[in-house]
Amino acid sequence: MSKTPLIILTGPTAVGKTALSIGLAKALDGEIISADSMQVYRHMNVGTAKIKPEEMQGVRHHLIDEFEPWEEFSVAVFQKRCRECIEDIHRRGKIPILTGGTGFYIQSVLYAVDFEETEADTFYREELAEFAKCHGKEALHRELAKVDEKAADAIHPNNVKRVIRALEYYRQTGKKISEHNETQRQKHAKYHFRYYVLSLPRDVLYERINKRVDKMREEGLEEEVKKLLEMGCTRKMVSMQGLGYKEIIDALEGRDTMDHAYERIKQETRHFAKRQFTWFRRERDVTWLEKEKFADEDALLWYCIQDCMVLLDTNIGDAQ
RNA sequence: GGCGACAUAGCCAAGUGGUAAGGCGUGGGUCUGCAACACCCUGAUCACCAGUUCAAAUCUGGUUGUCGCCU
Repeated sequence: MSKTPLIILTGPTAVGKTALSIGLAKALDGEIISADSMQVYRHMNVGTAKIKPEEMQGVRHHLIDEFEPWEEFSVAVFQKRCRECIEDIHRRGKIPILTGGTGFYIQSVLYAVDFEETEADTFYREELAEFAKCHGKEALHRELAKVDEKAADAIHPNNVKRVIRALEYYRQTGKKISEHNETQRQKHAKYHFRYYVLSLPRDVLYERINKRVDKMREEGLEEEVKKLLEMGCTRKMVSMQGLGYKEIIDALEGRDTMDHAYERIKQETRHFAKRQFTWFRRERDVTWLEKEKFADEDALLWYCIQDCMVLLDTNIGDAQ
């Protein structure tokens, strides 16, 4: 039996994933699934640099505009929905193309990370957060060391969020998260895939980021954020913690000047891009596509199409 | 031309006699249910020269540079 084919197209923010994804989808008769933690939300368009309907050129997109900014969303939800999309697209004889910059989401789908069927225990999380506030981060970390020494070794005491999750995991399953992670790491991809990471030299990318943020300002990021606030969004929401949103909210509510807010957005987006590089560098099975090595966008697209054809042919071969 | 002030890492900046805080940036890294999140690591010998002193970024003299004021 042949595995389901899956094309993954990712890379740091502002590198040009969207443009390439459309070209690829048209050439391969594919459909795009967004692997982006912010573009899933409706009403968040300019700050997430979301593709506009007219830019889709008829290519069907999934997992964009699926949730309201105040709804709960997480990797686990993403994984479930994404799998459904992949199966559905495959069943209809089309090629699923997973595009987006959230490396964690891609990993969860590609390697079928097991999130178990337990619900997130918000109450317990808050309880632990409270404990950390009263007794200190170190104390909370010591609690983790008592039940899972390996996890405690791996997680820095200051990283309260991760310490809490490790404790939550132990409480819900009675198992150590360090062991769980270890087994999950051994997993192999269940898809017949190609994992492209698009890249550009750092200075070129940073320049593109700065320009893109300027463009967001022109396109009315402030208006968009105002509307979101009118709809009842607050800084506390995960969606409002997205790059560009929290900074503008700060400015609108008088904690920062608008000019400075935009400077922060640029700075933080550059930091984000750097973290994305770090993430993809350690992912196995990736194919780097260094844009600067291609004559132009068309050459890059042509190369990708050819390479994907090879992959898809092999898949047919497997089936025979 | 005269007077005055200042010269510490890419930037901002503590430190005024005992062998260089901190912040930002930069670079690297962690990440398996909030991931555009959260978190970790990362650098100088203090403009230059000479002197005082057991010991100087810190005191003295000179050189260079920057800034301000004056004519």
